[in-house]
Amino acid sequence: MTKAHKAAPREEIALRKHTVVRDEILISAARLFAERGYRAVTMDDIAATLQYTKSVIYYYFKNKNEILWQIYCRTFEKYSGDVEAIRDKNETPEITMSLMIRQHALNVMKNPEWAAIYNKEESELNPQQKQQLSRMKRNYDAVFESVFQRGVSDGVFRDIPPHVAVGASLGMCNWLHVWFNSKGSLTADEIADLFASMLWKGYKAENASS
Amino acid sequence: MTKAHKAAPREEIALRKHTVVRDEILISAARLFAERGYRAVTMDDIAATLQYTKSVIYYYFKNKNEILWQIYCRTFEKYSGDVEAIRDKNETPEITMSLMIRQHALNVMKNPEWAAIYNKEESELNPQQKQQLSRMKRNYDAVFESVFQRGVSDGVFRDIPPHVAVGASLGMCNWLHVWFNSKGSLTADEIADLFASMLWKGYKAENASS
DNA sequence: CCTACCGATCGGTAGG
DNA sequence: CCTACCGATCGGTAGG
Repeated sequence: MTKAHKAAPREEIALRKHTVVRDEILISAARLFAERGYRAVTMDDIAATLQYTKSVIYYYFKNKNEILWQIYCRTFEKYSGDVEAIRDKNETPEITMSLMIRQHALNVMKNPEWAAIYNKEESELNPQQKQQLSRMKRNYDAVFESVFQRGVSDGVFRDIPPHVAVGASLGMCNWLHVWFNSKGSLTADEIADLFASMLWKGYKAENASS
Repeated sequence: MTKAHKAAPREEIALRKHTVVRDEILISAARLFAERGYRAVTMDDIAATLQYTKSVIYYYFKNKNEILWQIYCRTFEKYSGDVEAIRDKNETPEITMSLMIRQHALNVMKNPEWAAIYNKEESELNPQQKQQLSRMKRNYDAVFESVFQRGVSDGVFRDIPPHVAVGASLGMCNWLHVWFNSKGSLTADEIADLFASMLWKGYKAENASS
């Protein structure tokens, strides 16, 4: 109703609506996929929860697979962007590692449904997508591993193979999608802090100063 | 060909064969479920890998769901039996907890496919099965939690809510089904030991003697 | 233990 | 001519 809105070109408004509807579909689909599993959800189910017809969904997404793949891509972009931002602050390995683990745990708890899909539905992707996902995962893990390796070199972390230390941490956090309860006695922040401190102790070298 | 075999009654032989074939089907089915996902595997697929026809599978199992449920039950029985045996040795909380985490990690690594199914396909169970599974999981977690709680009472573990401490440990171990590689540089035993020691440090109370 | 087939339901697409 | 959608139905495949 403001002039600014009136002035916006037709295409921009259309694009904005397109984005809004795509997001809406992704969120609804993710909820259903997390609850019933990807294969058990029909395009009609997705459409019905939004009171659309199936054809509307096909207007916004090429097919069912593209919906799933978008969930994977957006999840990866969020997680990856967050840990890279932390890495780029150039703090000590201990502080960087703590912040990254904290952030990963928070991301899982903030969106447990998307985390569940990310961890369960890999077999539904096509070969090219699987390959790309495994590259994405390798890159993500590498960010953690290089920080851990620096900590080992500095003598502040125990000399554990980095992929084992990182696999342990990410596993601990990823499992939160199963049991974290947003109405539980502890908040997401409190759990994230506990995890970071437990792992920090588990990583610490015997002779490192506390 | 020995007398002992000859002497076995017909029914016993039949029963033994029945058990062998059921096991064989479960193992094949589990491999396929883990690789492609339960819904993506057809009864024909399961039959084909064993060079049976689909009807043979239906002779040994009522339906596809019963195969999946058997995988759940057997997995639970193995895990549960192992940790209860450790609990019943009545060691200190620290030793008991270490042994239980070690055993859980080993069970995941010894059979990563069954662990993957156990953690991914819950949505394919029917309501009664889901309810029973959630009872089974609660019981399993309770064994760990009561040991942890004793450790807190004794002042050897930090005062963390037991379900958080246990969720962290089991998550760390369960995630092994994703990245553990039996041909990797570390053996399952070495990884299990590392996990137990990392968690033991993470649990330890500040003022506890080492 | 196999062949043949069912009831149903799926993802995806047609014309208007 | 393009966009956003609807009602109807396609070919193919699932468990049993």
